[in-house]
Amino acid sequence: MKNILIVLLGPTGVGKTDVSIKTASHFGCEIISCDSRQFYREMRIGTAVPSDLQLNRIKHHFIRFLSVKDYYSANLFERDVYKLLPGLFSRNKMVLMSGGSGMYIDAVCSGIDDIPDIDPAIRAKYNKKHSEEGIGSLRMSLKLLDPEYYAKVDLRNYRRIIRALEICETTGLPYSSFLKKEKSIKEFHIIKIGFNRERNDLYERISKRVDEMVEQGLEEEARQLSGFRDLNALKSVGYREFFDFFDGNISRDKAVELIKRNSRRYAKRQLTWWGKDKDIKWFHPDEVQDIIGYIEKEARV
RNA sequence: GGUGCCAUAGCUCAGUCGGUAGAGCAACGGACUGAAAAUCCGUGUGUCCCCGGUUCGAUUCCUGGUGGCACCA
Repeated sequence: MKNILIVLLGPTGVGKTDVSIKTASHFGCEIISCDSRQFYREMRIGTAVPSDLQLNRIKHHFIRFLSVKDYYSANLFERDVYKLLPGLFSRNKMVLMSGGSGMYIDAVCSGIDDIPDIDPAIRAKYNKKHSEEGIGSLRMSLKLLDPEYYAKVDLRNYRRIIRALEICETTGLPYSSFLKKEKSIKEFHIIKIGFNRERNDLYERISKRVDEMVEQGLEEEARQLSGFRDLNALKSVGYREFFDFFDGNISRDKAVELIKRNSRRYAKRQLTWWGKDKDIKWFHPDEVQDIIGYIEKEARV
């Protein structure tokens, strides 16, 4: 039998953690977490990392292994996962990856093109240019350096433009020349399972979970991280809203309300990301037996 | 019980001197290859409370209901 990577994915609050642990204990496998904010050890409450009890029951990887000050990316995640997998497969033919970060999941499952690393100073330079001269200036540079990408990129999205520009500048080649979309050949089989539930149900769960986070001390966690608010990791739902409250821009109740709303919007964006992925087999998180049955059936192929 | 005011989108409300309606918030849909819980784009979703009347035509005017609010009892 070929090695198998079971991928469990779904929007925030759908109930992934529970099913993942049930599924992993059924197959006796370890879990690779794929939630880009659960990577940071300083952010525990606001990112809903599994409880100590859950973490003790099943071995988890990539949970709270970085500091918010560390640079990390989908590329690095792919590399780290590939480093880890042989060891995991030597213990069990099945490994389970669970999470909600679509791009990170895709980086592992579909691969990501090999593009040189960039100097952070270059990104800083373009960010400065953006805030001082506006997006028009970035567009003009891109049109010159990479007309092909200019023609297809969302010209109102400064992040995309800056990403392309920093690659152009670092390599001296157009960004588009790196985008080969070659699917890497995996020496393991992937079974993708998605979780969803009725929208109202999902939103009620999100709302309840935010209330629980607040009870557990999210405000205090955010206060301790307030000094790092400019770091990308802290531009996350649950933290940025509290920073606004600390600054006196909004009330505490309003902050909590916005955390709920922004979580809903995040869930929607996640679902949009997966909407086009035909490999995903969708389940309700309560259908644990069906999920296990589906995995067993697929594993024989 | 009486009088007055109100009833329009999921919510708060605007509006139509009679030609089936629009703001904010919420919501919905989408894009996205190294910052992705980020970043960006698009979309009014409606028995205008109900039954009648006047009218070519009523969400709008009129009668009567129903519900809500206020005041008087």
